[in-house]
Amino acid sequence: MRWSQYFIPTLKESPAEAEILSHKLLLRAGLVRKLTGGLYTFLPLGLRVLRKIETIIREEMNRAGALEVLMPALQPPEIWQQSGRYETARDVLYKVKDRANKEWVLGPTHEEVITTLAAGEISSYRQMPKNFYQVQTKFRDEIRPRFGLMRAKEFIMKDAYSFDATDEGAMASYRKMYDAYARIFNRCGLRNFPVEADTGVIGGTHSHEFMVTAETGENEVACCEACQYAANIEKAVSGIPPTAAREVGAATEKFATPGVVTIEALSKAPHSVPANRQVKTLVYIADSQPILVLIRGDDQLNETKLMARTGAVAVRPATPEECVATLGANPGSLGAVANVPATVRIFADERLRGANDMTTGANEDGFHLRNVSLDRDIKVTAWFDLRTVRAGEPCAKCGKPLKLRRAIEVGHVFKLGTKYSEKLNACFLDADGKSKPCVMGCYGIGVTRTFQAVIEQSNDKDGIIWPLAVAPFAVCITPLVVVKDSAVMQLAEKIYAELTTAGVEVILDDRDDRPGVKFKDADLVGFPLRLSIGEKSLANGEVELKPRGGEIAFVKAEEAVAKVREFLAARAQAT
RNA sequence: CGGGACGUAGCGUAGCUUGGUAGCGCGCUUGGUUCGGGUCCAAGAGGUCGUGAGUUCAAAUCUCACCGUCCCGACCA
Repeated sequence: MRWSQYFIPTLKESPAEAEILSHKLLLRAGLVRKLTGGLYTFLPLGLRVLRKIETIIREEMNRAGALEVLMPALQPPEIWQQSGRYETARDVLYKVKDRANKEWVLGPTHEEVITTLAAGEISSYRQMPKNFYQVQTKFRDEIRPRFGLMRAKEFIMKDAYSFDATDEGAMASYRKMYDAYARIFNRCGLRNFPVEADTGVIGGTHSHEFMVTAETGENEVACCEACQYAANIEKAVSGIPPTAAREVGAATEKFATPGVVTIEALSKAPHSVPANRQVKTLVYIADSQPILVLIRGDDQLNETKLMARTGAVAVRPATPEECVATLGANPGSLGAVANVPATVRIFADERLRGANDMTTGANEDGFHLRNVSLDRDIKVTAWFDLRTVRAGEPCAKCGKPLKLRRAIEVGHVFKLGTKYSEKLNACFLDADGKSKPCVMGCYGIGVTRTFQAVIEQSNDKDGIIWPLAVAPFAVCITPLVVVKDSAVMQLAEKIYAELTTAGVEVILDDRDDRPGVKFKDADLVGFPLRLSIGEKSLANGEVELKPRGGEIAFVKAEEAVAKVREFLAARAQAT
């Protein structure tokens, strides 16, 4: 490709809309342009990168035995009603109407479609296992599109769905995808790692997310440095000890705490009750029912865990009015010891199990209770792990301290079980002639997000540093004189032709611009190797090879093509 | 949806407090100049100052509403 014939609108300055580095570079390097919030056009150079990532994904999916299909993006709402997600996922569903005023939805994902397909086509255990995948544009009515391609209204996703006759089969399918994902992200040049994950509204029993380490990531992950334990903060647990038991005190005792409405205030004089001897009582509305959540005073509730453990589809903190209606007191004086209506369930964090000599609100504004013993004084409906892990806590597996890191989620694998196959009737006959629902798994990769994650992880002050496997062009030839028939240009053309013939993806910067401009652009765009040809070095019969981010090497002009191929082969080998 | 910031040429911005001719840099066009890390000189083109109402003799500037963008929270690949 000749640069002058191509379209690479680089920008000297970053558009004000871009906040994070990868977003700025995406725009500056001429890879994408924004149409409007959360909607982007891929320019020719960006599309080349996108195709490379897709190719890697396809190769690895095919290698893992998955079969490519292409499903409609436009879907009938009926199958969403059947799965129950017309309600539970309604916030992200784009809905459109046709001329007859019939409603359709734009697919945010395809469990309903693929399960409908399986219901019609898979009738015997002999047809399984099967894994279908596609690379397709998804639509999600995001509350807040953000960070360029990271969170968009429309994005490209690779989604795969496995169907198995047995649970063991489903686990094997899951494992295959897990392994394929690790290969895919490694080939893309990403520093990535899998973490245990919550299953969210998709549902299911077993789940891992593939994370890319990045300060700007939207996810927080707890990792053990010593063993392999890593989990999304929404799911992470630690081996922190339970609350120390003390001498069982007398009966609970009410005491006045006028104006004291926070854990911290109560921990100070004159009351001086340390936060770890307080019980924090939270009123939540779980699927429109009030519930109580008990957490130790120095811990933070993890709402994702609350949803997962209680099975609630939506939870939110109650308003002060709702607190008064439920317990007769305002936040700051709430407790679960007395005046809790029988219909209100009480969920307590494991760390409070057996705790005594605790202090909590008295359900009377301006009063607290001391000498509270959880077993004796509170009717706990169920004990769950509900707290949020903090950095430095001991790993539950090996006891070494946990670290908290930020990361970008680029892939997610789920073992779904039979949730969708039951609802959408995807059943088969097993060897005994019994009808059973297929055991499913689903596996997503955010392709466009992966694209940006590579940039986020691979750059320097001058621009992007593309890993060879996803670079838009492997080599940029930069002649410093573009006068036709000049020795420099003749050599550039010759090397360009030879590399092209050899199947190397090469771009020839034939623009009549000053060297500085061309160097800056090549660095910004981030081609893995630059081959510069100038009059000075050519006087010695040499040209320059400069790996992006590396040192210049001078090589004989006649050896240039061989050296380039050597470099690329070594680079390809290394990844 | 709640909280915050902002909207002036393709991009980055000044001007707004204190109302009166819309300015600069980059990019773009033309001519010249230069030619190993975003040359220099000259001449140009390009603006409903987000939209709509209002106040005023007069609004980019003051008021209100709406739209949009970005940041913080809930959603997720």
